[in-house]
Amino acid sequence: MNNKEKIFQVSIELFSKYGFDGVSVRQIAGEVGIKESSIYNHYSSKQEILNAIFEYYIDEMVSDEIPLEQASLNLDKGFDFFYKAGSDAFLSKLKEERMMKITRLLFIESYHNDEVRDFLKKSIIEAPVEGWISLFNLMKAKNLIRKDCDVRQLSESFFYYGMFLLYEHFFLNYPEDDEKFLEEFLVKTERHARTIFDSVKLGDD
Amino acid sequence: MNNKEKIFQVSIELFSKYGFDGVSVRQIAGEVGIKESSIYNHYSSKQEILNAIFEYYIDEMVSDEIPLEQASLNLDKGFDFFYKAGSDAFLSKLKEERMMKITRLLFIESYHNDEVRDFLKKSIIEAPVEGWISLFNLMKAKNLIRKDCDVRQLSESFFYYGMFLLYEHFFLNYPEDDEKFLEEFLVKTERHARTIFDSVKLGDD
DNA sequence: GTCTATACCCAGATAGAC
DNA sequence: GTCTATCTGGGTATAGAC
Repeated sequence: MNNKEKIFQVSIELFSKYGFDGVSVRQIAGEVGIKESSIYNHYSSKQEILNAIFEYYIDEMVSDEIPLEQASLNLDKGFDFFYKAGSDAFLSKLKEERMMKITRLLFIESYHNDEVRDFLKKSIIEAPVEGWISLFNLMKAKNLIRKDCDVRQLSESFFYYGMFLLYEHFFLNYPEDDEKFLEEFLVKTERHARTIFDSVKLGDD
Repeated sequence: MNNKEKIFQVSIELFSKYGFDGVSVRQIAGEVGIKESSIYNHYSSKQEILNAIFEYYIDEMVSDEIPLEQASLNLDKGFDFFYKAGSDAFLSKLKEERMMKITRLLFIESYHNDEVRDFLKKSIIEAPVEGWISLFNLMKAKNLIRKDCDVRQLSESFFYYGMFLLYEHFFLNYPEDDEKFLEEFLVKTERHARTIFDSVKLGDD
């Protein structure tokens, strides 16, 4: 690993622990094992390091799209199968240690970084909600749920629960038991999905 | 308003906008109209100002308890009445402008202030969840909901939705339309409550 | 209680030798 | 590409006159 990569890696480590403002360039240089002036041969400023980290994160995450056709097929195999497939796709990316750390950073830095906040709002919140809206509409068409229910409310009711678990973990409990969190996350969101689904489902009751 | 009160008020204003680290003692002094050295006649350090703000907030908030007996009576008058009464109690304190600002501060500072984080976890999250657990147990006893449902999961499924709305507003959208947010918060959480309730209720269907 | 003046520290960043 | 040395500016906080 060359020094540029080391700087990148160490910065993820430190920023996710102490926040951007809580880490100095000297500290990063110290961990890497070079002098702080040498940092500037690789990145033009401290801010540039942060930008590079989030660019990396966004690149990794957006490659992780939800194909609606596939979801529709999964849905035909039953709710359990459908839900498991969907959450596995999302969690596979997240569970890499590096991605966990940047996710923490995303949460704690979003309030004073406009770009980061926009990414969080659009790609992590709005886009998935829209995806769920499509799916609930699909479920209406397949006569799996009641025709009269509000799909947007349903999507939010469903999705925001998991989002709060993420916030709670990354912001309030981090880094206690990342592994355990991911396991519990899966169990809890599945139970929650069932609760929501039960309130609108048609058929056997 | 004397200068100590001015310092207190101005600090709430600035900290909630820019975060604790984003505000200097010079800036506070400038807004108050005194020199920074004069601050130290009233507060021994910048940190002390923050502590005073959160002490004030906690005092105001804990006076706002949920009496289970009253909730039980409200429940007998129907779910709508019951829910409205409960959410009104919570929102009445929150909707004061000053409390809104400190709530924002609570959210953004909780990740690097142990005391604040503990308060958020215990008083804002855990205590209400326990309260809802008691209530759902009560609803079981009154035969309003199914005996076999998991009350903790139900409480979290119910409560975390609202918590995420709060996070979203205070952390990501603040301070856009505080008034509008509170209105929408009421509507959305009520619809959500109905969704959750529908999944477990007994009786007319 | 507020002021001027200043101490002291640490931050991000740059210049130029090697 | 890394170093030493240094600049510049901002931060919190204190001493002591008024």
